[in-house]
Amino acid sequence: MAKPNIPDIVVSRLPLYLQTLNHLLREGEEVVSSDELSEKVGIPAVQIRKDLSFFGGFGVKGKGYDIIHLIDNLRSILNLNQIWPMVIVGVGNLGQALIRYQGFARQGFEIVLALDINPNIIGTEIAGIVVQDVETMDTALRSSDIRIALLTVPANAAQSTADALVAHGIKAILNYAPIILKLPEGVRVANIDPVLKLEHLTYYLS
Amino acid sequence: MAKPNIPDIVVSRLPLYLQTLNHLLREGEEVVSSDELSEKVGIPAVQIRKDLSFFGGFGVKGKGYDIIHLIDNLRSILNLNQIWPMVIVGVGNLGQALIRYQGFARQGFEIVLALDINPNIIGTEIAGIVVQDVETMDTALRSSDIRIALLTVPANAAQSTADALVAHGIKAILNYAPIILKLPEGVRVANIDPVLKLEHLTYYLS
DNA sequence: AAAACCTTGTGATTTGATTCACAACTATTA
DNA sequence: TAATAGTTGTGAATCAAATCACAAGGTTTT
Repeated sequence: MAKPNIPDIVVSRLPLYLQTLNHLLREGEEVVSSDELSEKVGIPAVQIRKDLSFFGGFGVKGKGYDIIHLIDNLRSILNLNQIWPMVIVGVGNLGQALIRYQGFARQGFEIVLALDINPNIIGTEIAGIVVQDVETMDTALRSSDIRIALLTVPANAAQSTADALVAHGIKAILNYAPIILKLPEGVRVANIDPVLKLEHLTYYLS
Repeated sequence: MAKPNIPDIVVSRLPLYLQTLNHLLREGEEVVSSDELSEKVGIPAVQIRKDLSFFGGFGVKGKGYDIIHLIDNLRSILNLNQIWPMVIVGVGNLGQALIRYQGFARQGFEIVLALDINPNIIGTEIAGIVVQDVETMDTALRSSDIRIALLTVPANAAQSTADALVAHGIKAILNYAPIILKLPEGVRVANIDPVLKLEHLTYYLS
């Protein structure tokens, strides 16, 4: 549901805190102060405290935050106490690399369906996933609870593919195509376009 | 050099405008108003005009913006009137996919050097690039004018690899590792971590 | 047990970004 | 040519985010 009271920019920082807390936990730490976390995550301590205070008081004055407890809370806030099945559409170089990427499963995201339009790719198996014909999207998605899609098709197919995904119940799209998708309210899109990031960087390379 | 007067958030939107203008140009358009561009790019027209006005008056009142002229100006502002050679470190699944990705070259970014630590990968050729031993970074970078690096090594090697890259003159890093890099002033980092984006999205998937 | 110290959580303030409102100018129509 | 319509560029106003400053409460030391 909508939580209109929390600024989106605050939400966007929570995964960063979670990532860093997981690192600290793996290093054997049990408690962390906002100052230490600030140092690791590169965000001012007071901003971390204020961000967290939107969701409750997780810390102990004079001591800091219990790492396990804070991780639990952040995971709950971000709805990460479940496995999120995902569909990927477009099994080219990038799509194959993403299917093989271990980092998704490690954080509870699992690619369970891969679709492509290319007859040479349909039927091949990648990391245990057999690529299906994109024409079967209807039946494949109807019988599933997949709500997240990774979109790795060529730019000229991205909008129509996204429309089809949304028509079949997809609510969130991670868009790797270099194009701005126009989608209805209620569908969330996150864009991953390395070229845009590079062009931003080169501004500062005199 | 530093252009401390322009807000970074403004700079970050310029590549988006450029991308959309390129689409319009390919569709045969010659002139665009801030309203039309707004529609395509999903950013308010007045904000587009204000962003552009930081760099000059590129439009014609009553008419709009000459697309070719505006593209030229944006490319110049973003230092895109040159080929940017890049090094990639880490030639696993993702690294190979990025080496094969056509989108970089299309926008003037070219991977000219690929490094890895794995003896089974060193020496192999991918899309015309022969993978070199990461140990040779010193000589390979010294004799080049590469200032941008793509970092696609495992998380536990990311910080030390980034340090080495910076020591050899790299000024901008596109970081694909799920970790926050600590680097000296003057080195710019852009992070591409799909998991962080997914965790942001799931917040809104009740 | 008291004192000194540490750290959170938050109201108040400041800073920064976005939006408003409109003058200035160009193009088009009558 | 005059009137109308369209569009930019920008100072002023508004809105949102980040930072400051510190009270409150917990922890450690003596």
